[in-house]
Amino acid sequence: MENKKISKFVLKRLPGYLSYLKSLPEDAPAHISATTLANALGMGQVQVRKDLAMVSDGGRPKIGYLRETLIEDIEQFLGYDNTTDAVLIGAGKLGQALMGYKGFDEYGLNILAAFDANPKMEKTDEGKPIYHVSRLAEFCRENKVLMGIITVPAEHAQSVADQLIAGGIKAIWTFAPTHLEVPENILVQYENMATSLAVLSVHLQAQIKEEKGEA
Amino acid sequence: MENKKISKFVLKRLPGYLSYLKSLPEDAPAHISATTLANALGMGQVQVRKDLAMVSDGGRPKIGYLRETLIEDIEQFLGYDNTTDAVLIGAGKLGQALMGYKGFDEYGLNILAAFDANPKMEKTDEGKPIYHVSRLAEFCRENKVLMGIITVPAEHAQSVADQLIAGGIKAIWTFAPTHLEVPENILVQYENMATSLAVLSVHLQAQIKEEKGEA
DNA sequence: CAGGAATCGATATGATATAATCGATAAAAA
DNA sequence: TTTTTATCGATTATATCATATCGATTCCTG
Repeated sequence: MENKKISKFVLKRLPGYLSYLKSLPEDAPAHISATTLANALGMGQVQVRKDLAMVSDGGRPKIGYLRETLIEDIEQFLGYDNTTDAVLIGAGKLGQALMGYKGFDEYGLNILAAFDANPKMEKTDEGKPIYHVSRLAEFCRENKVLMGIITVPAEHAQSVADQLIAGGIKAIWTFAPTHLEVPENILVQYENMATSLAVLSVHLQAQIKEEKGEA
Repeated sequence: MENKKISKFVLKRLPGYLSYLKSLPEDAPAHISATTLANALGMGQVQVRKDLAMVSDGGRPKIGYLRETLIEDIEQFLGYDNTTDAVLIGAGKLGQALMGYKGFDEYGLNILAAFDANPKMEKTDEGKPIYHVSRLAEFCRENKVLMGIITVPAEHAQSVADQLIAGGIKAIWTFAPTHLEVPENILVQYENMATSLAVLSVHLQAQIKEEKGEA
């Protein structure tokens, strides 16, 4: 296991390995090889091996990696073992869907509360409180929250981001399709579904054109 | 405007340019330079120029690009001008949130119907029908649907994908955190929120460690 | 106990994406 | 009209990521 900076590409592949490893049945072999993993996930053997070398130190020739240890190593590396608190802003449909997603526990993410400019109820279906955005920065400071999840319309995203930063937040996960202006030490992770749609749309266009051309 | 194959990286940036251009007020200057765009979106000038060169042919020195034309060019390139029909499988919270998202119109995406293994209602809040999954392949064939959106739990995703492909689908957008085995000509676009979370989580860990180290 | 097979880790090569440079061009200013 | 300046587009260089190759290691088989 090395300890230099890891690329985002590797980082984004790690959850894939993890979830596959966890999905294996109890009675599966205790060891698994990079080759097996690669085939299962449709990727190259070398890449898998290199990725795993970043987080683990336990690959043995002819044997592979000990599954249990590998899971622990990845989880520890990703910080899934100690939870981070977060707040969510924008209690619309998407926001509610995220609040209701139980899988976040597994990733060490704990959404403390939701905020909205126009709260329609006091609590979410899961019993998490919904506050007015005016209390956002204050709440973050008081609860030492480090992560904010933005699910408000694009035009309000920057303002929310500013308030989050004022509240001492260090990382932002935004679903609003707009660029956010933030200080250098704040990480913004954009979750823009339009990007995926673009890829799909262009692919479909090409497919259709191809079919017509051959007909 | 060139006409060779475009990289996914470029493709994923195009929606960003588009939405920014569209967000500009009516009375803004008719032309915009790559430099201005780059600054607004926090990226490099050269990259913006190169990206735009893929879809447009109208950059003029000292002036920039004509905004209106540029918007048209990008939209046409991304296929947002002619709608693609899609089906969604998995009418849970996430599925419902997607069904209710009106922005898809802008991207030329039209979700015809939802499917579920255990439909709890006949229609979504928006009035789109919800059918039983058993009718999935048949529906796709009859309506010549080319795109499927998967929002079912990971363990059922492969089975749904198989049925979609049997129904003649060409592109899959999946929110299930699992690898899908599909024929070569089918495009699968993974929307895995765990990947973003991994990036955020690691960043936060590093931040915390740094603070402690300096304290 | 020797030989073969599978696997790892490291190194080298190749591909792709990003960034830097520079001449060309057109508008605005002198 | 000439000069200056902003901008584009093409070319080149750099950085990053992915893939291929190879020796080393360890288990299994005969």
